[in-house]
Amino acid sequence: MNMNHSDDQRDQMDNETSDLSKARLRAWLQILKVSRKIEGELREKMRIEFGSTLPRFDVLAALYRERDGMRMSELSKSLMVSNGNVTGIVDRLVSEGLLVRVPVENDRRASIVRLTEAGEKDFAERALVHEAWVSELFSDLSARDADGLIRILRTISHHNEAPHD
Amino acid sequence: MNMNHSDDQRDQMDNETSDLSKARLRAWLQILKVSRKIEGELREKMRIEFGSTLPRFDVLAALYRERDGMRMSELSKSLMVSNGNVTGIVDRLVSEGLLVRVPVENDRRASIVRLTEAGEKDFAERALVHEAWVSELFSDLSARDADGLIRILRTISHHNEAPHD
DNA sequence: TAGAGATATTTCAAACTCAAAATATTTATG
DNA sequence: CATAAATATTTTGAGTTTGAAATATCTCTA
Repeated sequence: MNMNHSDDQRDQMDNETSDLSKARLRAWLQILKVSRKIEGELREKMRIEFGSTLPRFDVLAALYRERDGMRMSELSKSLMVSNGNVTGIVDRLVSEGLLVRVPVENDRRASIVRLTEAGEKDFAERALVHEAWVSELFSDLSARDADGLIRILRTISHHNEAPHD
Repeated sequence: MNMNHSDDQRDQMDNETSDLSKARLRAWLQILKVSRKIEGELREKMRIEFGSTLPRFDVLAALYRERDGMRMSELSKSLMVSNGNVTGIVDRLVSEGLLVRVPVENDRRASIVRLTEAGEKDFAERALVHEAWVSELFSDLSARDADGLIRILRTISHHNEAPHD
């Protein structure tokens, strides 16, 4: 049996399961905890202040960034939720008059979803309030820590990038 | 035009608020992105490998840490989900034979939920696999960054601790 | 001790979510 | 051109989630 350097593969693996992997698990549980807590706070504020929901806000936000509209598939990919999920939320937003579905030239399967004027106006106002809520909920987060947080989280999300495309 | 922003006191507050609050918003969106991505991966693995779901796993995990069982209200508080939500998940886990509801002495309103032997056994096995999945998904996260992440996230969750109690 | 208020849990309706199946349409292949 | 495969979306059924209302029980106080 061929054992080499002090940090050899076998020991490293064992340490990893007992130490590093536990640290990573703790990190994940902490991410989950914060994200649930913040989501809960924002959901409540959305409901009380806007009479709306987080998923609807997310859809509006995505479409506000893409003013020419997006296909349903682009929308669901960008929000990382299923296609069928987006269908229902868009349906409700359309019936509220905030979105429209526009047929796509040369492809009758697809449709583009876009903000209406009312949707644009509504979202523009709400986005500012939303940003203020988040800033308040994160008020103990310094600029330095915000950057550190983003950097670390990016290393995680890059590793889990969809392998295709 | 010769403007020096850092010397402009009137603008400083506005700039600071706007920059810092945007950084915090970006941090929040990144948390959301990672947590959705990881949750999606774990959900799929749970479904395929265990034929189960994330919420069920979360309930089992909470009860595995409290071997004497928890009240429904403690459970929902610990998982940060509504009471009614836990009822449904516990119902299913009871019907799968992994949990039991035990009446509470001197309080017929309440009941204690506990793992059955089967539930304990099942979870113990699955927890190891789950930890390995997380460690793999977080494999770009060094011990140092894991600690940094946890520290930063704790400052956020402490600020948003429930004010009551 | 009667009954008002508090507490623990469940039930309920609506919304969200997923994965898989169904539908409609387009593209590619023979 | 016919039609098989691919693509875009919706529908479906089951599960999760919420917030509010309902139910059951307990506690406190007059």
